[in-house]
Amino acid sequence: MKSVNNIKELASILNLSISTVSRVLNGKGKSFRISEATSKKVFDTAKEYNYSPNRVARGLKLEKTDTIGLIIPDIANPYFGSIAKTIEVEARKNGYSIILCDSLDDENTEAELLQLLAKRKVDGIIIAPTGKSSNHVTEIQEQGIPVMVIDRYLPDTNLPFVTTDNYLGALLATEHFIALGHRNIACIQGINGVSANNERVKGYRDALQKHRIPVSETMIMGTDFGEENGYLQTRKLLALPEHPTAIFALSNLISLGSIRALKEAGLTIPDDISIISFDEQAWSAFLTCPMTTVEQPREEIGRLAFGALLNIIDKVLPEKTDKIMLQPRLILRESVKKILK
Amino acid sequence: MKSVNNIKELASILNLSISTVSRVLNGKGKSFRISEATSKKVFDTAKEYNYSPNRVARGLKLEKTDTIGLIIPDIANPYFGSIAKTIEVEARKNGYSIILCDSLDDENTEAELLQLLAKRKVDGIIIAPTGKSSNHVTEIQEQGIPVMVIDRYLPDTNLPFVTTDNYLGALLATEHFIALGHRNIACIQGINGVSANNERVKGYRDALQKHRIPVSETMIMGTDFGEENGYLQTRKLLALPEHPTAIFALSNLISLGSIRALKEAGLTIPDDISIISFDEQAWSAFLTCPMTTVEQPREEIGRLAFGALLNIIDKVLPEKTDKIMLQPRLILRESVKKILK
DNA sequence: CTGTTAGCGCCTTCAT
DNA sequence: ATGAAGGCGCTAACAG
Repeated sequence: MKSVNNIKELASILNLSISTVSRVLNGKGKSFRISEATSKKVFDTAKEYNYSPNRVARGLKLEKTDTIGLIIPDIANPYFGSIAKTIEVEARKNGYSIILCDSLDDENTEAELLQLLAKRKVDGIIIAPTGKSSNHVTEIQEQGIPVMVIDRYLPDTNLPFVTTDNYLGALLATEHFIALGHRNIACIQGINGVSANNERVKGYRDALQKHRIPVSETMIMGTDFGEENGYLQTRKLLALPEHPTAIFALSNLISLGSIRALKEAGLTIPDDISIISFDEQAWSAFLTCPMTTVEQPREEIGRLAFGALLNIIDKVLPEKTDKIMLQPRLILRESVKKILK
Repeated sequence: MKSVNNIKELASILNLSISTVSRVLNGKGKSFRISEATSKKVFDTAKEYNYSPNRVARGLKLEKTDTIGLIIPDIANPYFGSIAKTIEVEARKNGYSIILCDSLDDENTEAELLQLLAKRKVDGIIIAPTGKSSNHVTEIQEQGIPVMVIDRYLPDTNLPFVTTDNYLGALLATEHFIALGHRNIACIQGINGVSANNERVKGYRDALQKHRIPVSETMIMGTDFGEENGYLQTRKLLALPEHPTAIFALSNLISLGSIRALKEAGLTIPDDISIISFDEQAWSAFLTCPMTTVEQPREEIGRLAFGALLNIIDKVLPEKTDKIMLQPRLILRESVKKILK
C-alpha cells in the first residue's frame, strides 16, 4: 500500500504548497477560499496515500497534544476500571487520548507521575490522589496544567473535584446498622488521611454519636483499600473476647477480605456477624450472603470529571472551580441481621 | 518556584552552549570529555530550575516517543484491568508510558484506534484484539510498528502473542463435569470468532467427543463476554423442557449473569445446576456457591507481553516471533455436583 | 486563492 | 572540551 509520511511529500505529489495542503486538511479550505477542486484532490490524495498528520509534530507546534493524563491508585480494582473506561470513551469522543498511570496508591510514585505527565505536555490531568499531602498536585496546576481530582478531594486546596458524598454514604450505612439494633460496629478503613476514607469514617462516627452510641477508637482500624487488609483486620476482630456484631468495610476489596476471614473462622453472615461494604460491584448480589452496599455513581464521576476538565482546557468557565459531590445510594440486601435489644 | 522550560534558556543561564547542556543531561558528559565541574553545574542548575526535557520535542527529533499503545476490549473488566496494571508498571520501569484505548470489543473502533496510535507515533502496541479479521493489525505492523497480541491470537497471521492455553482450560473444565457424571452440558460463549472463545469451545467439544458424548449445537450459545449475555442465555436454557445439568460459562461476567438468572428462577447451584466459569476472580470463592473456575495467569501475560515487545523494539531478538501459551489452572470448589448415573 | 518561511524544543553532525 | 547550525513535521504569520 502506497503511503506517505509527511505533508511535504504529499504536497509535492499534489504539486501544491505545504500550506495549502495543511489548510485543506485542517478544514480551513473555505476560509482561505481554496477551490473545491483543489480541496477534493487534497483529500482524495491524502486518503489514497493514507496520510494524516504526525501528532507529535503537531503537538510540538501547537503546544497542545490532545492528551490527558489519568492517574489512578489501582487500575485492577474494577471501581477504578469503570471510571477509567468512561473517561477514556468520553475523551476519545472529544479527540483526546489517555495516558494511563497507576500510582499504586503511593505518594512518591504519584509525584513522579505528575512530573512525567508535565514533561509529556498533557493538556490536562485527572487524578484520584493517593495522599494527604497535596503540594505536588497544586504545583502542577500552578505550572499551568489543568487538574481535575476524582473520587477523593484534596483538603486545603482549591482544586476542582468530582466525588461521591462519602460522608453521606457512611452515615446511611451506619444508621442502617443502628436501626437494626447494632451497637458494637467495627469500621475497617482504607488509607487513613485520604479524604474518601476520612469522610467515611466521619460519617460512621457521626452516625454513632447522633444515636448516643460511644465511639470506640479501637473499632476503627485498617491500613489500605486492599483485600488483605480486610482479611487481617477481621481476624483481629475475631480474636477479641467479644467481637462486634457488625463490620463496616470501606471498600469492595476490604469486604472481600473480611468475608474470607469470616469463612475461614466458620462464621456466617449475617447470623454471626453483619456487614456492609462501600462500593457496589457486579458480584455483590451473588455472594454467599447477598451484600448490602453503598453504591457510587462511577460512570457519572468519570463523565463529569472529563467534562469539567474539558471546560477548563477550553476556558469555557474562566475561573469557576467545580466541586461536585454526587449522591451515593444504599442498596439493601441480606448482610445485616436485625438484632434484639 | 523558579523554573525554566527549554534547554536554550537553561544554557544561557549557565553561559554554556545548548549542545553542552544537552550532552550532560543525556549522560554523555564523559564521552565528550566535559569537565566534572561543568557537568555538576549543569545538573545542579537543571534541578534548581526544575528543568527536564520536553518529551514531545524529544519524540519528534528522535523518532521515538517512549510510548506504548494498549488496546483493551473492556478495561472495566477486572481481568483486563489487572493485565493493564502489570503492563503499565512494567512499562514505567523501562521508561515507557501507556496510551490506553478501550475498543469496546468493536472492530471498527479497534481499527480507528490502531490508526490513531500510529499517528501518535507510539513505539509499539499491545492489543487484545476484538476480531476475527486481522488486516488492520497486520497493516500496522507492516508500517513498522511492533505489535504484540495478548489474551487472544490472530489466526492466519504471524503476529507474536501471549495467551492462556484456552483449549486446555476448557478441556480441563469440561472433563471435570464429565468426571462427576454430567452429560448434558451447556456452553455459554463470548464472541464467536475470537480465538480465546473458539479455542475454549473447541476444548469443550473435544472433551465431549473424547468421552463419546454427542455434541448438541444448540447447547453452544451466546454472543459476547458480558454479564447480560450470561443472563439471557441462561434464561433460554431454563425455558427448555429439560434443562442441562451443567453450564460452562466462558468468562467471569458471563457466569455472574448466569447466577443472576438462576437465582431469579429460584434455582440453586450446584443442586439444581452445576457451573464452571472461565477466569478466576477475587470474589469467585465467596459466591453463594463457591465457584469452580479456570484461572488464567494474568500478571504473567502482562509481564511477558511487555517484555517481548521491548525485545522487538530494541531489536534484541532480530526476527524471532514469540508465541507464548501459558498454562491455566482448574480451581476446584463447590459449584459442580456429583451426579448419579 | 496560494506560497515562503520562521520556529515549536530537541539532538547531533560538523567544525574548531 | 565546546559551539553553531540544521532539521525532525507541522502550523500560521506574512507576503503576495
